[in-house]
Amino acid sequence: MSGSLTVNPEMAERVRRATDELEYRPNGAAQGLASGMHRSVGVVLPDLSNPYFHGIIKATNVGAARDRYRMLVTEWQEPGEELGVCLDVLSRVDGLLVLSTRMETDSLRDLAARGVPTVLVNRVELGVDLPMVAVDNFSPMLELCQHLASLGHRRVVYLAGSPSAWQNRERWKAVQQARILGLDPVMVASDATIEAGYEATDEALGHDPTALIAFNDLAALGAIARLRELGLKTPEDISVTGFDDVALARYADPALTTIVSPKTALGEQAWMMLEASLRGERPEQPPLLSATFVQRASTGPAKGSGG
Amino acid sequence: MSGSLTVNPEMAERVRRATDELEYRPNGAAQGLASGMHRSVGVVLPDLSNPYFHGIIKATNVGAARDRYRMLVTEWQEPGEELGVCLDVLSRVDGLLVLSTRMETDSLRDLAARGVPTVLVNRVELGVDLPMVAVDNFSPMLELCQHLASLGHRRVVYLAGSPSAWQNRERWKAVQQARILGLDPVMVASDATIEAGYEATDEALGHDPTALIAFNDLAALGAIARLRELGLKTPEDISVTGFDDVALARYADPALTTIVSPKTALGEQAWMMLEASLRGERPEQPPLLSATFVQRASTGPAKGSGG
DNA sequence: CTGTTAGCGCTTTCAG
DNA sequence: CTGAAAGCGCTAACAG
Repeated sequence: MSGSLTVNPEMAERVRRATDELEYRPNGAAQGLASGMHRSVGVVLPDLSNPYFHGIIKATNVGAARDRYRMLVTEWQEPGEELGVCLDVLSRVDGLLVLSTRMETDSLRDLAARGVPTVLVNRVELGVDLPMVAVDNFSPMLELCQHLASLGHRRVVYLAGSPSAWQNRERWKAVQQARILGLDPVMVASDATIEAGYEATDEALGHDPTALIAFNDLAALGAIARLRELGLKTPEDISVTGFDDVALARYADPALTTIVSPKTALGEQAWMMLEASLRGERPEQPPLLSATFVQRASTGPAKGSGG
Repeated sequence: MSGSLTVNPEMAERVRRATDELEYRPNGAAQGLASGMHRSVGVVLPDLSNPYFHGIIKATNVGAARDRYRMLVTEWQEPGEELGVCLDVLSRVDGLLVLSTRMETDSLRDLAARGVPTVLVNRVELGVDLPMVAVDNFSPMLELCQHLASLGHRRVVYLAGSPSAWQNRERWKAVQQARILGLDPVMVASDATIEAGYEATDEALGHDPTALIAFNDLAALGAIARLRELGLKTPEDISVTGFDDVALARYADPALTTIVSPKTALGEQAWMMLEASLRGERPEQPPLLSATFVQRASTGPAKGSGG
């Protein structure tokens, strides 16, 4: 027996030695089946290669390890596959962390209805009865816009992320709100990758902006690369901003003006909530985590505004 | 019943309808236990946040999905924990992909002895009876050194990766070999991250080099950032090279001279071998995959050599 | 405090 | 071709 205190110590020792000698390892699948506890949780996400996720799940993993849970991450590939992946993974784990910001709402409802411990990360979905933890995208983006406005920017283009992503909607809402600060924003389709930022830049320039507000750091980096190719200097000719503050942001040239997303706090918070659900408690819904604006070198006075 | 052809089609249809209505989902753990097949494989790696892994496991994942296998990835945290993680994961999967370039050889032997389908990625370990797939680090690194030598470089410093990593040993061997080309290399401890490259740069400069050969792209990017801070221009004042060709390398300023590692081919190859092991075949050992040197903008003539 | 027994949810095998 | 029965490797809930 492993763990119980209601047992003869001598016997326990004898057993321990035997298992050691035979290199016995309990079979996880069988343990899980018999006890209904797998002592592991699953993480489901759309893209393993997005560095933004790394900080989050790393923090989650240390939390899980502390509580002796294993963390298994899976990436889904085809749109529509999400729910299937979740359900499938669910029979091997006790709970789920869903980082999939563009999973269908109905699928989320389905998960909620199943009553399996699940927490939603970085997605706020009213009408879905699931604990969620997310960072505030709106306020810091507005702050960023304010910064741009104070530098004299007016015509700006927003390089959008995935239209179905909650975060994208939040950020774009903030940018639009910034009309009140004098900004005149246009949205150009792009995505959360370097390549997408690079490729969307030409269309963005068609709107003759003085600043590019990229969905995230990666897109911003791609845009800066394209601008450089076109002979435009950042920030002298055009300012560029990011979002997330990935590791590279501060080391890029120019260092990115961006928003520092509390990835570690997010991952820890996510674990705490999941762990509570695992214990059968209903975790209380925390407020949005706040992210902070940081000015670095990729933004400057708007060109032609007498800055 | 699901699959068999020896069954009344009408009956099958009736069953299908019933399962659909009840939203029946077979329990993976139970299936695995009963049949000994989990239809899933595990990936074990030391650091989820290293972008180099992403391309590899992405390719592996599409292979796995094609063959209707699920891929579960786990990161281990504490050194020494590797084997335990592998063994634990093993009771939920049918095979393992080990990307852990610094796992102890004994642990590898243990895995091999268990006879579980396992393939080693990017690590060549003679004396361990496990199929492995890796890319050739030596030849392209030598080619890179040749490039540097032809530019007039002589005093170079190698910003090392983890000493226990196979890849680090291979790359350093090549750099040392390049003495024959006239290079005079010194090794400075660093690591495979931006931060480590940044931090090792000051010590590297103590050796008065004309070029920095970084263990990988990330370290190179970090070094370039530090050099810029110190007022040194790349490549005018000092050349810097990377390794891997991560997405960012070509978009950085200056674009990185580096080595393009065939990440997709590696991931695909790894899957093919694992799949063969899963079928009970012994996959034949493929040769090292080759990586190609690519010159971009971060290298130039050695300063002071009359280039 | 021990030893035994009945399942967890499925697959497989073996008689009908 | 179908139905019933026997486990996969473990844990839990019992009687001894």
